[in-house]
Amino acid sequence: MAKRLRIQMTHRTTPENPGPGALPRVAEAAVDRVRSTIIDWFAAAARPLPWREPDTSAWAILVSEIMSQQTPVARVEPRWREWMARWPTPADLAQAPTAEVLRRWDRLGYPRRALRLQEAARVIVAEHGGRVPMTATELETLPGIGAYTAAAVASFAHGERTTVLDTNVRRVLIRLFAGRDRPTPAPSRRETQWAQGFVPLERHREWNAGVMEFGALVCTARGPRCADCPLSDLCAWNRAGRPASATKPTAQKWAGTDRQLRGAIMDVLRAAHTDDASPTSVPVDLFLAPTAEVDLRLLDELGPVTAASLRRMRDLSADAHRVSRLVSDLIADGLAERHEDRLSLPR
DNA sequence: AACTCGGGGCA
DNA sequence: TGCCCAGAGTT
Repeated sequence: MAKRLRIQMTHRTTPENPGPGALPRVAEAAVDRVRSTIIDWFAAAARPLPWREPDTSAWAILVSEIMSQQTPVARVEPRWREWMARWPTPADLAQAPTAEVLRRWDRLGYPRRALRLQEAARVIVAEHGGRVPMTATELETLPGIGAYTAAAVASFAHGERTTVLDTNVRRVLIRLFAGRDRPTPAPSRRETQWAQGFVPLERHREWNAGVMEFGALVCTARGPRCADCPLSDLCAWNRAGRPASATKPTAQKWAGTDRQLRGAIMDVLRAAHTDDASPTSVPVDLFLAPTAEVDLRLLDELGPVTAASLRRMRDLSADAHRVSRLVSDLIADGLAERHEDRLSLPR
């Protein structure tokens, strides 16, 4: 009776006005079946990811979660192994040169994650005695750690009963109980409360990990394996004939944008230091400020500014004129005098 | 709520 | 080519 009451309280939608993001109340029997099915499925079908090994440290789990943000697990795994061997504790990463942190992030994407992860390591050392905080509330105060990552680390590393709500969990719950193809772009507070109603009092860690894994392997965004789904008879989306939702707006442009230039600058950084030698400074601001102007003066601090690196940036951009202007600024700022022999760009 | 932020693999 | 991937921070 207590559980029923709690779940009823988490539902604010009404049958009279469901709205586009309606989150229906779910019968307790269906909740129980989904919980046990997912938990049993996870025990049998979970991938053997290295950070799921029993003795994995909270720090290692935290790093795996940061690396996995918007990044396929298959690409994370080799990078995670390297990081754990090189920087096994928060203190190790806190002391590392930032340029090396960026370089060893390699091509995981969103390099600001690496910068914020090092900031988080320094906060952990300075304010938490070098130990990863235990609660989701504390974790969420760290740079780069939001609602999802805080809940995931607290659950997976510390066993706290949190509500882990990533894109996989959202898609599974929306399909099962709301009958829609995909969730809204960002979870609302109400959706978080709705999802909390599915987290069991016991085995909540297995639920959190399991429903996420279920979304990654069975209830996938494209090509869902409904034939292998143990919940297809219950699934509202499947029963409705798997209707397709409206498509999202087109993705951001790439060619000719500052974003492309930043990617090229990251290429320069990765290529400029092939040994363990580190430059004295790195363009941190460039990768943290969303609307920062590309400042090619920072190249002088990244390492050798070669004609090849500048030519690559120009070739990568669809807007050669824009790059040309930026290179002109670079020359006007005097860097040409220091790199005179290397700035002869071909026309 | 809407934008911004990498990079690669796949249908 | 467009979509998708264990999201977070800023405006």
